[in-house]
Amino acid sequence: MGRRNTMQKELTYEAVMSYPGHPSADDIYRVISSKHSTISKATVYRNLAALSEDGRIGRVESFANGEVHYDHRTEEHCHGYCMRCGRVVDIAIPYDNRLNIEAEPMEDGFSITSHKLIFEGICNECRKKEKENGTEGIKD
Amino acid sequence: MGRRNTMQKELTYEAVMSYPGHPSADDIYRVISSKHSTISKATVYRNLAALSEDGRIGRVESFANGEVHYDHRTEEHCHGYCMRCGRVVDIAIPYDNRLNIEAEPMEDGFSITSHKLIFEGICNECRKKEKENGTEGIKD
DNA sequence: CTGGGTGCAAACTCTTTGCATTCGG
DNA sequence: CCGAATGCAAAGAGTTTGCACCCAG
Repeated sequence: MGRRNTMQKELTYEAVMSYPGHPSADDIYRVISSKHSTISKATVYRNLAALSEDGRIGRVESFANGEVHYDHRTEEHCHGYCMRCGRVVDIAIPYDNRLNIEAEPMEDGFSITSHKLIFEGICNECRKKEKENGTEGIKD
Repeated sequence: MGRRNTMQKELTYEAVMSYPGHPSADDIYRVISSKHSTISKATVYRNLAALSEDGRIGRVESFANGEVHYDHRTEEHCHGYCMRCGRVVDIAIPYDNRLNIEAEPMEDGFSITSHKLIFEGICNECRKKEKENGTEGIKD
């Protein structure tokens, strides 16, 4: 009934833990397949799902493109999404867990179990690029 | 250069305005095509994008499945996402726009332009269903 | 042994795009 | 008129699934 430990799962885990930032499933797939070319993308997806269900890695979703990202940090924290390049960064904001409004149903009967605070903006790298290109102001 | 007013765009607008709740693009497509069977799904997508860009309708995204929902309300407000059925509901929470932390770059250089506060939970209808089925507690 | 895991390809969902045609301003 | 908008179908991106085979416990 339990989970098995396979080499593929360990490779997936190690890839997430050593990846700087917040890799997508495809990022992880590329890292692993560069050394272990026979691994299947489906296996990576399945293992990422299993590992995050088991709490061994973090799962970060709900960005503009619907992509799911993974995280070597498993504790709750806020993320920022770069509107230019799609990069996901950690945001060190103390507000998040102050919103202690879970549990009681709202006026319309909606029962909140969790919340996410997501920031959107421009990451450092993209801001640098914009300065270099002299396109500081309005742009898209 | 400007936008044109077509019948399809008005149909799309009317469908969003008269739809109770937060329809997906496909919800809107189904409503319109039931009376106007020749409309194309691509046209609905294009018009929903144009209408929300023009601020005539609201756009609500960042939910678990990556689906985009539309909204007849255009002012900023919080949404709740039902983990059971995917329904999106309005959440009347005063916290959201109190988070006045835009504009200044963070310690790592990330420059925040906006944020979203998203709630997850169980909607009223799904809670009722669970009670009827006697499956109150742990489940999934 | 046995059923959870794997690899492959095909399927799926939501959305976008190319292109010829239509039509609003 | 002329370019924005349409309809259609095909392509995309990201993810999931069916199935036969494999291997960890």
